[in-house]
Amino acid sequence: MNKTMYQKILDTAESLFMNQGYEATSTRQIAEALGITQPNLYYHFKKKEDIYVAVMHELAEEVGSQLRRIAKENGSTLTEKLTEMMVYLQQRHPFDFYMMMHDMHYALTKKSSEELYLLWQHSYEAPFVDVLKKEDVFLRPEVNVGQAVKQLFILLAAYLQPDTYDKQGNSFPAAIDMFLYGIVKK
Amino acid sequence: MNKTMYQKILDTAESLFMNQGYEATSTRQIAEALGITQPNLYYHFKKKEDIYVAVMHELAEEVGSQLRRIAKENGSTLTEKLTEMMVYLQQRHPFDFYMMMHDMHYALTKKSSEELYLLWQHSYEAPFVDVLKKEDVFLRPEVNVGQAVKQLFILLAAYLQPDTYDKQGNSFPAAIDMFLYGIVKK
DNA sequence: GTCTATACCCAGATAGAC
DNA sequence: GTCTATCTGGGTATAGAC
Repeated sequence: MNKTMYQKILDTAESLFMNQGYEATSTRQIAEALGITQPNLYYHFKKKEDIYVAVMHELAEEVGSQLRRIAKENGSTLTEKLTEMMVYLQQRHPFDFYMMMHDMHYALTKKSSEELYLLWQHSYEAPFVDVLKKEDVFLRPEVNVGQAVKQLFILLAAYLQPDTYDKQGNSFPAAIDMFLYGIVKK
Repeated sequence: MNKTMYQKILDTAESLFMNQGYEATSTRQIAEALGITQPNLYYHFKKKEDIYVAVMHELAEEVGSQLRRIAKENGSTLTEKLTEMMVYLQQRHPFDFYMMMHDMHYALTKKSSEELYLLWQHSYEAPFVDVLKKEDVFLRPEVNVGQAVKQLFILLAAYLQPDTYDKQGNSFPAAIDMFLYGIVKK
């Protein structure tokens, strides 16, 4: 039951990275939160970036399995299912999506960036693709499924964002309703 | 016709800030691009942040007036008008929206952040509000205008983003079509 | 394994000569 | 106004003792 130092580092780093982003979180800060010295981290990880990548792997595994579970549920409407997925993400993983994208593009090496992008597609995006591709969902003929999913995820990401936009009146169901049925009268 | 050094700094800084973001652009880099020394910048501006704020003001003025001009045009459909506005932004101001949000939230003082947010609302967001509020646009009764505009701007921002998402098949008109008419069959 | 000490780099900003 | 020289402080990472 005793956690290894390796695991403790991951847990602490996850919390800091998710709240502050990669660049804004220093190795000194991670060490201090753990009550160890900063060079000690370098016994367990070769580079700061390796900590980040490991954190993202652990997180993606958990989030991916939960989203897939919700996606497979029966008996709920499309709106309900999508709402449930968004609520889960907001509670378990209220990351700042803009920040994450920024980190992935500007703070990491190309290698890590590409690796994490694939991971993200599989764990975060794919479950939403599955939901929209269900046999009982009938799309307008003009609509391309792939692009629709991208569009949904864009919205999702923005609504997960802490406070870029003021949130008064911004509820998930209303956003999903607009996404599914549009905004103008037919 | 000779530009003042103050103006030259703004022009150079605009280009660097827009391409690299606030944090990734150093005062040394700005100075080098201008062929002057780094401390020289501090004769014209008190702080690095002041340069950024001045750049954003100048940019917002130009972008705002152009967007408003397009918004007022007659004789084009809603889809056409929105597309035109997005195309303008993409060409004149292909900023990385995620980066900009990141900078505003994590790299600037609260004062500057709030100032720029108001500026952004007025210059970038308001013209889109105007378009959706036109008398010949009929919204579904469930739809809240303010939230619809937020949603549109979220999409716009994402599609302006250089390459967070792979862009194959992602055209502005298709995105706007989904936004206006939704994705599922009625 | 964890520590102390430190190397190294790059940033923003200031002092003061010219 | 623009320069040289420099201060101060933050970051990642390494060497080597314990």
